[in-house]
Amino acid sequence: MSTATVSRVLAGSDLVRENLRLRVLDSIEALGYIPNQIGRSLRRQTTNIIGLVVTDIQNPFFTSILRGVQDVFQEQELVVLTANSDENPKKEFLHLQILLSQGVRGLIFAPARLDYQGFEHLFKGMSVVAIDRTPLNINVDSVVVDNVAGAKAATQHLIDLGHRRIGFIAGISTVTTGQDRLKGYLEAIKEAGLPKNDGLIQDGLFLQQGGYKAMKKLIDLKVPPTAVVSSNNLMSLGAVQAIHERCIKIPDEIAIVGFDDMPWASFLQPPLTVIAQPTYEIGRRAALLLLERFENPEIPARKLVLETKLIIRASTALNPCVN
Amino acid sequence: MSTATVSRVLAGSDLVRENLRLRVLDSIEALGYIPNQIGRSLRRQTTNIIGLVVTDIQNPFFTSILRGVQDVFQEQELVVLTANSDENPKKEFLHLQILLSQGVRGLIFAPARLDYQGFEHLFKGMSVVAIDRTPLNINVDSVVVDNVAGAKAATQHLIDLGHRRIGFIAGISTVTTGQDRLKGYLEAIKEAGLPKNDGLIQDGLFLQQGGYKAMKKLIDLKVPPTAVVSSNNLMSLGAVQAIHERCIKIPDEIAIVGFDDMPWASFLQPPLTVIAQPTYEIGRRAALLLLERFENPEIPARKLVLETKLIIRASTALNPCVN
DNA sequence: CTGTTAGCGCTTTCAA
DNA sequence: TTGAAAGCGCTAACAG
Repeated sequence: MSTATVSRVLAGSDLVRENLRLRVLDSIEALGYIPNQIGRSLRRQTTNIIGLVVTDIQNPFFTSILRGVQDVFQEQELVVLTANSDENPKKEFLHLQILLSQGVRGLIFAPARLDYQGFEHLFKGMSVVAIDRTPLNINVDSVVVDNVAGAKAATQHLIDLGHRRIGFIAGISTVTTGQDRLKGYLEAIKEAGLPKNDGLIQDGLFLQQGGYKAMKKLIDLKVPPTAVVSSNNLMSLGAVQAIHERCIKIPDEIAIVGFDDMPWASFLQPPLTVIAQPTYEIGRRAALLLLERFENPEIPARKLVLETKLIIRASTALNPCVN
Repeated sequence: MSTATVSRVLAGSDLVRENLRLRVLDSIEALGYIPNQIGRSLRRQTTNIIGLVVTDIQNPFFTSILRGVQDVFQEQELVVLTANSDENPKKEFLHLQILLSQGVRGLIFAPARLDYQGFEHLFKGMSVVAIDRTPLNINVDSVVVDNVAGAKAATQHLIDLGHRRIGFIAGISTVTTGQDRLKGYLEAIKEAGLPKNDGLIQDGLFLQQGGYKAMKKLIDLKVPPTAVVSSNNLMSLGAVQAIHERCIKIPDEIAIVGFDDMPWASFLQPPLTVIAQPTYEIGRRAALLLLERFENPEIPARKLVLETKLIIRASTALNPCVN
């Protein structure tokens, strides 16, 4: 039999007579033949690989997104090639180039930079979905959450509990999540008629160590805040660490709301009140958007904005186990 | 100029005259040319992709390993294609096939099954390193930790603190980690002259929900244990969850030691005593082993056994913040 | 229905 | 020192 016939059988073509088809299948079985995707890709001028670039694969936020992405693509026999940019625009560019040279079918990425002017040609002809952050000056689909509303809700929750001095641990100011969450905080402060106080805003760079240092600075203020909003999960952990080190009581002496839930947020000391993001759903929707774009490359770029949710736990309320 | 010349320039061949070389480089720059890895791979009959199959990409144990793997390969311009087996041998087989058909240069995987008899031909001619667990009946390199010693040390620690009724939350009995950790527990029990009590051993399947259920069963025993060893990190979280729900005090009413550390283990309620595994190092060493095998495919299979470390925190000691 | 053939982009002889 | 040409494994167009 010819290679063409084998190819047809594997493609499920109905142009092959049944008994030959079976003979082909038998041989495949007997020889343990696995089709070479490289030859196929070269011929078809496309692969079954989806590129995914995240800024921190160790952050459960992104692993949960990854899971959502994989669950969708697995059914489509597409595999996911993951790369880490570590929030470094240069590293991101390198990884994008590598993935593109692998001939990825499509690309999902969490932008490590704000502005992609001059990068248009890099993405030329490629199906791309941005997640978590909105990239400027490239025309791609995106899936994000309403970060302004989320941070505002976090801050408002503390205001509702009677707090008047509320600290904020900011993320990276050069990406939209960092900017929008700060904006949400400021809006809530302003609407409540509280004065803006720059000393109450400390940078944490979206890192645990950053959150730790920022929290220390807040604690060491002449008049420390009675409550804090931390604008991502790793910084929340760092903040809690700093608070524990000083043996300060949460929420009695200081209350804290984190941005982004974690599977173990309930087991932290104390269980953490958070703004939860629909992480799995972000990944799933991004993957679906990509699949739609494969079908119809010409549709205009879409932007999906998902909602966040305030989950109140003991870090801003009484612990039910305490009597 | 010919494609051959371009290829030579990119390969750094010194057979190209300097001024032509510069002209090639200029054109590459001007056209934004990125070499097509697919054509290259087809010609070279190998890729620059490393396959990595883990059993749970959401478990920080594996993301830390992944980071170790990536850090090594990044310098070698090798990319990592990650797949999830979800502890499912069938899914594992599928993913191995997919990765192999992508023409991966080498393979690192955490075995989802115990015995790989009959799989020899699948790995034929492929450089493979097993991590975390030791696969039976295939001759591949592996990097594991001393699970028996680790579980024994965990149990011994509790015995040293005076505990006589020590529960054990077991993992999956069909992989070596599950078996060895149980073995270590039993050895410690035996050496201390404590009776073996099957009711004190509950299965948790390496899942958070499993740890939760197992812990509930232990709590509900007529005579509950005064201490528990949980044989992986997710089950530890589940166990802590179950304990909290009953408002039982750790470590006063029940002490707990987990297997495998987590970046946030110190911030849990209470901070968790654990047997830490050198996760990053497991990934790094596995990657290095693979690189060595690329260089020298004929060397006999090596098995690296790394050490675990007991980290004592408040779940088996007094909390320093309590007076 | 099935086989023959061209060519995807690259690297590596071989020839000049 | 450079170019021409073959061929990696596959699929799709074409021929039979």
